[in-house]
Parts: sequence; structure tokens; C-alpha cells
Amino acid sequence: VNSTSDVRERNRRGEGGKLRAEILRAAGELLEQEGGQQAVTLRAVARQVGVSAPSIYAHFADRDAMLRAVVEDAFIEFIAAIKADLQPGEDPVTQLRAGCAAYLRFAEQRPNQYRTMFSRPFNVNEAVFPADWHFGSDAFQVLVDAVQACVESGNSTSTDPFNDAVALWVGMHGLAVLRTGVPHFPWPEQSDVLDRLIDGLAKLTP
Amino acid sequence: VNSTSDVRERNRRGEGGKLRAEILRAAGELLEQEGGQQAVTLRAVARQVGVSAPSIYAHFADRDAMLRAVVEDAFIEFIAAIKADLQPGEDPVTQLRAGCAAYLRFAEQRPNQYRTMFSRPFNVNEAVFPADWHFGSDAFQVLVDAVQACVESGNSTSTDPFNDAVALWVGMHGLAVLRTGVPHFPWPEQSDVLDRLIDGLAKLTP
DNA sequence: TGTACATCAGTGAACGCGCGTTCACTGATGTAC
DNA sequence: TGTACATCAGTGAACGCGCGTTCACTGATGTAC
Repeated sequence: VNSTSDVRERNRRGEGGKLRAEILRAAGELLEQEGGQQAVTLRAVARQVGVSAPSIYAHFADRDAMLRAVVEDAFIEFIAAIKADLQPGEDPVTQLRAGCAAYLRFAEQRPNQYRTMFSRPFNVNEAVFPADWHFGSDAFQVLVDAVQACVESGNSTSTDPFNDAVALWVGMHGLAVLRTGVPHFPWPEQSDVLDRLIDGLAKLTP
Repeated sequence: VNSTSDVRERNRRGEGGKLRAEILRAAGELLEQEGGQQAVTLRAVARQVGVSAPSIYAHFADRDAMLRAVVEDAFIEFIAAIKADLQPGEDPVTQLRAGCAAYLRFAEQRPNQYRTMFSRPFNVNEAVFPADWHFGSDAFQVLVDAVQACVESGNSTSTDPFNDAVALWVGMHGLAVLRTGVPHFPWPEQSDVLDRLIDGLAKLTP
């Protein structure tokens, strides 16, 4: 698969940690391109990196731990991608739209990583999403605040920004996963659907 | 697993087709209870039915064909469950709400089957969702008609029932899969979120 | 400056497992005469 | 009514595969003296 993998050189002493990053990168690519957690096997990752399978155990306790790290990494990048698109100077409605658009852009560009981030693990145990994992409730607060800001600027009639933000979130999630999951549907423009979700659920005034 | 499985009696001549139904039932249960397509192996299904693995080949060409049949079966039951809850005598808004509630009830009671129905196959090839599979676009038309009926009865301001129905569908889907996929989130009442989706996306007038 | 040595970053072979699929078969059941 | 036989509904053993994981190891790299 990876023709450069066989020429990989062993890291120097003290640089063993570099392999960890290479493993995460390869595992993330496999997750995205092969389309599921089940494709992210220890052996496939090792093959992709150009290393023997047991080498992975120096950096991850087992396959579960590796998978969990991949998902955590993806989540961090997801949040960073959204924050990068928020323009603090703009008005609240523009900010809300920009954030939602960035959310969907990530889901569109990395659909399998996105889906894995927000679905229960099937082929691994609950360790991937432990009960104490907050999965970014801080990140969700950004959405609540964005809706709240629209209310305060007079652009939204929402009387319950938290619950309205929940509705908007589930709407965006549904759009993100159904578009890739059911490609044969006669989909309208993605932005058209997204605008309906934002306008209707954040209760924006025309 | 199934202690009654070892006492299963061979079907009589002419009744070999019964095994097909037993296989589908067992595969559906495995899909639901073990939580993923990867749990629905030929051997696991055979074990559950109380039959040897090669017996399945008398009824399905291969594992893919079996999985496809399970999903098709689930879809038929899904549509039937929704239609059963529509009360034709009621007013359009009540009908719309009843249909949406039935949709979510199925997704809540059989989350893994629901999720599998609407997601790309990962561990099997595209044969499970072939390009010519309409996946129930007729069923979707029911939702469009329900929104349209609300418009005609003066209960909705929608000017584009199809696109608004798409938005409502993705909203319901997102709610259905996120509630089971991210159980640690501080979810509001499901009916509260659903009402926000229906009111806001079908543009119901108060 | 030279050298012995501990350490580090990996390797290669092996294990047991469950899987999808194939193949030749078996034995009860119904039917033709 | 009896019996030979075709058919049907499965079975059991075997195959090759990729997997996660373990184990003892190797050889280059840096360090202590």
C-alpha cells in the first residue's frame, strides 16, 4: 500500500516518541479511507507506518487504547477547525452561521472520523467512550452562547437557548451523517438545508 | 447462548423455507443486541438458530446477501410501524406529530437496526446499499405530504414542503442517533427536542 | 581518545482464535409402483 | 399394503486468512570511565 513504508528509518535514541505520532496519523488515515473502526487493525496500522505490529505496544497498551487516542485526536482537530472559522469581530448571526458551516465542513471532509467520534463503539468495548468523557461539552457551550448572542442582539426569538442549541446540533449531525450515509437520496444543496436548520431552530428573525 | 438451540428439530420436507425466516430473525436480534454488523457473522447466526454454519448457504448466497435481507426486513417493519401510528381521521398537525413520534420510537427501541439502515456499510461492500436501492423514497413522500397538508390546512407557513421535510428528516435522524450514540450528554426530554424540530422545521404556526 | 556497556527502538516467529466458504456426506421423509 | 428410491434439509471436517497479543531477541546509539 505505502511504497515508502519499507524505507522508514529507525528513530534515534530519545526520539522513540515520534513513532506514536506516526501511528496516530496512519490510524486516522485508515479510519477515514477504509471507512470504519474495523479497518483500523494493529497490523494494518503497522503496515501503513512501515513498522512491525508489536512495535505499537511500546506506545499503546492495546488496540482499544490506540483507537481511543485516534478519536481524541480527531476531536481536538474538529474543535480547532471550528474555532479557526469563527470571526470574533462579526455580528452574532454571521458568527453562528460560520461556526455551523465549519462544523459541517469537517463532517464532509472527514466523514468517517466524524461519524466515529459521535457513535458508540461497536467492535471495541466501552473504553473508547468512557462514562467520564465529556466529549467536548465546552465545545457545545460555544453553540449555546452563539444562539444566546443572537437573542441579545435582537436577531433570535429563542426563549431557551440551550434546548434550541440541542435541536440545532442534532439537525446538523443528521445532515452530516445522512448525506454521506444515504447518497442516493435526491439531496438539495447542503447550504439550503443548513440555512433551514439554523433559521428554524435558532429561531432567527428574518 | 441460546439453550433451546440444541433441541431444534429439522424441518419436514417442503418446510425448508422456514429456516430462512429463523435466520433473519436471529440475525436481526444479533444486529440489535450485539450492536453492529460485524457481530452478525454467519457462524454467530447459525449458533443462535441452532444449526450448522453451512446451512445458511441454502438460503443466502453469502454473508452479504444475508445482511442485505436483514436490513430490508428492518426497513419494512420500520415503515409498517410508522404507518400503524398514523390516524387518518385526525387533523394534519396531529398526524405529522404522530408520524414523527413513531419514527423516533422505532429508532429508540431498535437503535442498532435503525442506525444500520441509514449508514453506509463498513465491513461489507456496497452490495448492501446498491445504487438502485430506493431505500423508501415512497416513505419519505409521506413526510412531504404531511408537511404539505399542514400548509393547506393553514397550520404551516412552509413555502417548500420538500426541502422543509428534508430538514425535518435530518433533524429526527440526528436526534435518534445522537441520543444513543452520545448518552453522556445532558439530554433534555426527547419530546421537547422533537417538538422544536417539528415546529421550527415544518414551520408550524402557534 | 578509546572502549566496555547499558539502553533504546524496534524485529521475527509463534500462539490460538473466529471467521467465510467448500466439499463430500447422511439420514429422515415422502412418493411411485 | 409393502418396498425401493429420489429428494430434501441439513451436517462435520477441513481450508486458508487476518487478527491481537506474547516472547525472546538484536543491533545501533549514546554514555561512563
